[in-house]
Amino acid sequence: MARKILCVAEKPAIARAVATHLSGGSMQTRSIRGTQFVKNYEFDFNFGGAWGNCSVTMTSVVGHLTGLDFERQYKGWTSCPPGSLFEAPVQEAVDKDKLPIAENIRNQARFSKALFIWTDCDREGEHIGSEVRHQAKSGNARIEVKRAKFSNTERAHVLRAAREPVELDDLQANAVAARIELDLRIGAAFTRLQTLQLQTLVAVLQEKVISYGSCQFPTLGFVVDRYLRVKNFKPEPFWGIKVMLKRDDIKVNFLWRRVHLFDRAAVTMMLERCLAAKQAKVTKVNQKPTSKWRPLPLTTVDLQMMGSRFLRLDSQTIMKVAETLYTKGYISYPRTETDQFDKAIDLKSLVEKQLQDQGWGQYARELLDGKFRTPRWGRHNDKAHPPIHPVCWVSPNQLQANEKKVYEFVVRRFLACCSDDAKGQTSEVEIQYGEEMFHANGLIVLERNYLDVYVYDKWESSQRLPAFQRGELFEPTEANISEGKTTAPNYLTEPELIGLMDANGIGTDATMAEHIAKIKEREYVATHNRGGGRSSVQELIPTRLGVALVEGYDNVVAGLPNSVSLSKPFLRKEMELRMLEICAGTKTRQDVVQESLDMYREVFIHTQRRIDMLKDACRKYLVEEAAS
DNA sequence: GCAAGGTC
Repeated sequence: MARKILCVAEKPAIARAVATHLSGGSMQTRSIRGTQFVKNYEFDFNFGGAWGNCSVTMTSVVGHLTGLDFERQYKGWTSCPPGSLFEAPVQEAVDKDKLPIAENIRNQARFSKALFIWTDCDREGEHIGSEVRHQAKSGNARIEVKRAKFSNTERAHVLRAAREPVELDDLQANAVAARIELDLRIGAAFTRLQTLQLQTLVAVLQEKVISYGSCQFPTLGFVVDRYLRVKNFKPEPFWGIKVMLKRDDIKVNFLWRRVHLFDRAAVTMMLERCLAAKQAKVTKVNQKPTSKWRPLPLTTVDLQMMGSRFLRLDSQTIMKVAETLYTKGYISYPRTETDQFDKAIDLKSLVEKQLQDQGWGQYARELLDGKFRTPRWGRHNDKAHPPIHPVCWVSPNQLQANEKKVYEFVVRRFLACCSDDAKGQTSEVEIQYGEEMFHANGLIVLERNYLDVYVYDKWESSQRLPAFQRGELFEPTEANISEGKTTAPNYLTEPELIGLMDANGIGTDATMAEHIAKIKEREYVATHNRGGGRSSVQELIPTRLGVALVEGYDNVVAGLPNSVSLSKPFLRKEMELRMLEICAGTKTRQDVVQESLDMYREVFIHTQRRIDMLKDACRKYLVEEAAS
């Protein structure tokens, strides 16, 4: 009898895709009692080498199998002092709704010679793989464990992954295990402490959960930080010099190289020297080709940022809609950090699928008729998923309003990626007037290219500059002082917040939108509309509670050496660096858990000791300010 | 009633 091999993917969609490729399309699909999404696919496959021809069962989990929680006697909120959660015993258990999935793996392992793990090739994937291995081994202690290494589900790539398996990376799995334990202990300890302490303080906080999370709080911190900058902003006056020349009926405004200065007397003096010189001299005339680059292949973070900006949907809605489009098979997997299209993907055949569209079919035709360009190559690759792209065409009347918007964006972005940059010509004229330098710029757009399909980018010709000769002298039509003052920054918008989270390593592509939704749900922040109509933008403004928490924690650690406020991304970043050390093998999981717990425990102890500062801040904003 | 990370 042929040897049996069990393959397990991270999600049903990958199991199906891989099974389809390995089986060449002829496989048996079996459903599993107790679970809706997971299926077992049975087929034969020749793995080559030592394995040879095998009978295969390909199945999947649905993300993580297990969860970590405190032992029973620590679960009640008043069962123990919150601080003891830093040491309280924890246990890992298969989630209730995942029990049939775990059982399926144990059963299948029993008759299998080997387990091939097909989870995503990222850190969480290695951990999920270790959970799968644990189940398989408890069904069959002697099962041999291998890991398939793949970064997309293109056929040849999948076949190679099957024939050249590697080992599971326990270091990465350990790093995730450390993160899971830390998030649980720290989140629960601070959440219980602040909830129990603050609930009884003011009536509006009764019944409320005042959660703390290592991602939630820095996210809140960004919102409060911007809010305070807006609130404390003091406008400052400045002065500049503007020079205008009217030639060929065109008004040319020259901009000052110094832009502006905050000293009126100095600017006046500089202007007088210009006027005294009477004539300005053209020092440089430059015409050169320029281009506006087509966008990079689409990542999740970019989808959320661009989506909030142009589709007027918040990031969580965008992800929900994108997921629906993915499940229906219209677009590729929407959670990806990759902005490089693998060489093996047949992009032209994807363009071809869009030919029938009323809106952009004609544009797709032109790409196939010779205007197609290989997409730009970004700097990110998560080695698990390709950039987000349309998989097939769908008629707009089969989609709901939001689905239509997101699908259209994904398609236009994809076609833009496969297009040429927009081309133009800039002209620059530089003049010296007295001692000061000024310049004027003009732009002519010559070829719109990708702009024709990517309606979200704007690049337009400015007024044409009249002809200038290098070395020529002219007398400006006008030269005078301009006056202005610095303006306050705006409140944070969602795309800006996602950008900040991304830059500071807060959350992942899949969770950033959830963290933002969480701090809204907790009523730490609220959204307001700035402006009206089509140009209105959603702004994030902290509530009184949100400001109070950040100010309270900032006060708790103020003046203490080495203690960083929980509202800053610093502690989370530190944790991330330690996880990388586990992956590199320079630290163990136990070391990192202890070190990070020590770090957070110190803040915890300060918080307990100076809890009045947290309470004072809440009183200040929730009682006094609310009354005034 | 707590977290963040997978995925449906």
